Amino acid sequence: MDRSDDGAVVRAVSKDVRGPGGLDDLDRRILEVLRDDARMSNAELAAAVGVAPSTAHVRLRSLRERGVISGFVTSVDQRRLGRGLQALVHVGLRPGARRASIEDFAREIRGLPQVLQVFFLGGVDDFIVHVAVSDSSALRAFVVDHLSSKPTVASTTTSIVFDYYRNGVAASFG
Amino acid sequence: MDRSDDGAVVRAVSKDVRGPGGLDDLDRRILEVLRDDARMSNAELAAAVGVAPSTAHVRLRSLRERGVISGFVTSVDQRRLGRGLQALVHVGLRPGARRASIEDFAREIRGLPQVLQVFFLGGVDDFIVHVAVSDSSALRAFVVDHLSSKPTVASTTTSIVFDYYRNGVAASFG
DNA sequence: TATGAAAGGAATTGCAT
DNA sequence: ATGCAATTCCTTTCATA
Repeated sequence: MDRSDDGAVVRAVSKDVRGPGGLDDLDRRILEVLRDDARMSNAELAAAVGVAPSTAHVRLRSLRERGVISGFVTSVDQRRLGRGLQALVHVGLRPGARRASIEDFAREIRGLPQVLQVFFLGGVDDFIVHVAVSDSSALRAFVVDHLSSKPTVASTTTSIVFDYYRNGVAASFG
Repeated sequence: MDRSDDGAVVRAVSKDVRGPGGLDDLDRRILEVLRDDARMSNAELAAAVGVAPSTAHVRLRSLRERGVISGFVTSVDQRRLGRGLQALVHVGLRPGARRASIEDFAREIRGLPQVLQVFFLGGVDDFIVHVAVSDSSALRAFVVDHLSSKPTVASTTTSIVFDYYRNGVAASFG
């Protein structure tokens, strides 16, 4: 007798509407608030999204456990680190480059302190490196020492970043 | 009688050596620890860098007040937001574009929810937009609706991001 | 699933070295 | 600049609706 035909079975509440990734409206509001203030206290977060602190706490933990939130990172003014010059370096790889050597190369680039981000584009033969360095001679040294001189690299094109704007932070692909 | 001439005035300690931006070694260690774990508690931070919690607290506040740390942001897995496709769109502007219209255009692009980052390159006539969208048709719609159709835009080139790695987060230019 | 209460822990401030 | 101590606030868990 599991029939639910009594006419009072309308359990679909508006707040239960889940969008992509199984996120409901409260989840999305939490992400929005935390996006640019990751160190906000749980109490503040709860007040900002209009729920009890215990509720915000459970939701936030769930977002982390599900991997929706991949981490909390600190935004640093690169100028204050002595890196007042940013650039995007477009790297073209040799057509015949072997997969293993490309991966070794990529790993090496990723580990360099000047490197902020690496975008691997359109297959395996092309990427863009976002770097922050002290000045133009350090930029040249970076490109020469770590890119142009590698056998895997066919070409590089360097563009100076004159202005930069960030809306959100994407997780590294895993 | 405030003289401190008792011969024990050698206060210069090696830890006081400051590098670029007036940061000493402890500041740099704090930034390193916090870079990928912005929500770490002050007590944990202090233990991680080997000082008392009060010291870590004072240093962290100073880093924020001086603008070395520009903020704490949350890294979100874009797939879980229904944005499983990322791309870099290279935008060439019309040579005759007026400064004001370029700025209006840039402001409009920055406000779009698909946009993660915008790099303004090599002057004022060229930039790269990092976007996260649901699929290839959404990507096409983004490029057509917000870029190609604008009078300021001369050309666009779209590259799909197959892999992405982030080492650090730079502050938006102010 | 959301909430409120209770206990334990942490942040923040002032003060002393 | 660092360490310590006291107050206040927050986090965390659990029972409840």
